[in-house]
Amino acid sequence: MSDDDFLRNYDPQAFARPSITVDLVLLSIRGGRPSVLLMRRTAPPQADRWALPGGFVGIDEDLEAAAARVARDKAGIEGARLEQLYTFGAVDRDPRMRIVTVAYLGLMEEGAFEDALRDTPDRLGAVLEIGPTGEGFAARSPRGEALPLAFDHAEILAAALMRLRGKLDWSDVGFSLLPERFTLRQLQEVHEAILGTSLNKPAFRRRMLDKGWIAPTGAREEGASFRPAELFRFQPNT
Amino acid sequence: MSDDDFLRNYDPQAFARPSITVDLVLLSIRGGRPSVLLMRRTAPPQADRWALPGGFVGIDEDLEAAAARVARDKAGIEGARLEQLYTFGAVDRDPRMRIVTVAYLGLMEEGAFEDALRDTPDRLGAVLEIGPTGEGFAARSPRGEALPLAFDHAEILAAALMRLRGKLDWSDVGFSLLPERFTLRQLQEVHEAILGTSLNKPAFRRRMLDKGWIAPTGAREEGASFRPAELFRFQPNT
DNA sequence: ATATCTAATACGCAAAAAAGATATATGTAA
DNA sequence: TTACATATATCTTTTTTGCGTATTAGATAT
Repeated sequence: MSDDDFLRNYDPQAFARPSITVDLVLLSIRGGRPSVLLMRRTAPPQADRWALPGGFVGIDEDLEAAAARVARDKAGIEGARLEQLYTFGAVDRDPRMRIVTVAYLGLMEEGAFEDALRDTPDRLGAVLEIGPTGEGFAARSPRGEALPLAFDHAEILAAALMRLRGKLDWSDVGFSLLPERFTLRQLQEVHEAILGTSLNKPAFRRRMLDKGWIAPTGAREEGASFRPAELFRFQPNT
Repeated sequence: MSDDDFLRNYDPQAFARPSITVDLVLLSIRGGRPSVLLMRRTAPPQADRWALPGGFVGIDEDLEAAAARVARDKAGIEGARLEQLYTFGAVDRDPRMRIVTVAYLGLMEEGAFEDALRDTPDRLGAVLEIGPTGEGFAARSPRGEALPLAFDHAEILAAALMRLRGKLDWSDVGFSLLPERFTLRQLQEVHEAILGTSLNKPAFRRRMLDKGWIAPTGAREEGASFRPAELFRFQPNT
């Protein structure tokens, strides 16, 4: 930065500055479909529209810490894998004032997601619908009603799903959506839900094993009325 | 956002808020090596260290607009392909005050890059050195001296190069580093410079043609004392 | 003109990887 | 014990990749 920037800094009131928030896309796979946590807005602007959980970044708070705090306090979710997604800063994205928001993507397994929704009528697990090429984006309630989204949150959601798809087959994001031990079928269902396509079973199995990401535990799933599948666990790449 | 956020907003002075800047990784391939534009800091803190061109985001300015403005006014570069990279917001990343910076990656061809460096002793085209797996990162002057980087700008540069590598073979970023018309050899040199490896020529040629991204122009390069290569141009995917 | 040089382009082939379909094995429950 | 559903293994086909080699085209010098 040059000198004028430097001087500018010593009078914090001299220039109006945008506010900074974090907004969270907390996502899981429920019943084979990608679901995100949305909160109903109860006050204007955009009352009754659905919004991502968000909050202001404290002056002494790292971005990741703010994201974790919002996940915990507003969404009731702890221990999700949080990853920075994109920063949205259009001048008119919020009608009240200039707000730049850093969006984070948080992945968790179905159980943790359901826990956060229990007994909280203003939180909702919205099903994300989106075609294989990215067109036709929509958020729907579990009962199928289209949910109107607040601000630019539809854009954020679309970015999140695209990111997830892009990283799916070369990173370990898929495992963040499953419990510690899982079957290959569960893993394939997660991949199919994210990609919106069906996959060939033997090929999928081979690819996963060849990547060296999963290790057999020896245990098997329980409660099946047919041959139970072996349980695997994630093993970070050697 | 919930009610308390909403109320909070109507008193802009009530809460201290971070400043927002944009920092630019302006990158090109010069002489077969990735080069970024750095500026020497002339005032404290971190005087004499080298920094990415950056600037504050105006209260009525989109992030992309701020990035384009900084590219033009501070770096002397117009028309680069600018793409958001990542947002860095560690509390102590700047010793003066809390600054959250949105980093942008700007790609341009060699000629535009050289123009920006002409007759400006405080701007420098630093060679980025980095091994194929990402270790051993360093910025060096064209004469080979290691350049001490200001703030967390080494981290930003590393992120930029990683992004570039990741997108190289499935997006069109490679073409942003070349003039409108280019030979296959030039395209291969760009890829090799970014990846830090050498590539097989026939296979590279086949892949590029199969992707349907490049179209022959019929024209040929000039000034060669041997058979001139055909000039191709980028053709967005059908 | 013609020979010669250099690098672009085309070709061929083997190795490897991926995909797809089919067959077999295995544990549960009637 | 038999039917059943799904996990797992095997085999074949197709596609992709790597790499060496031959051919072609333009520029330059003789």
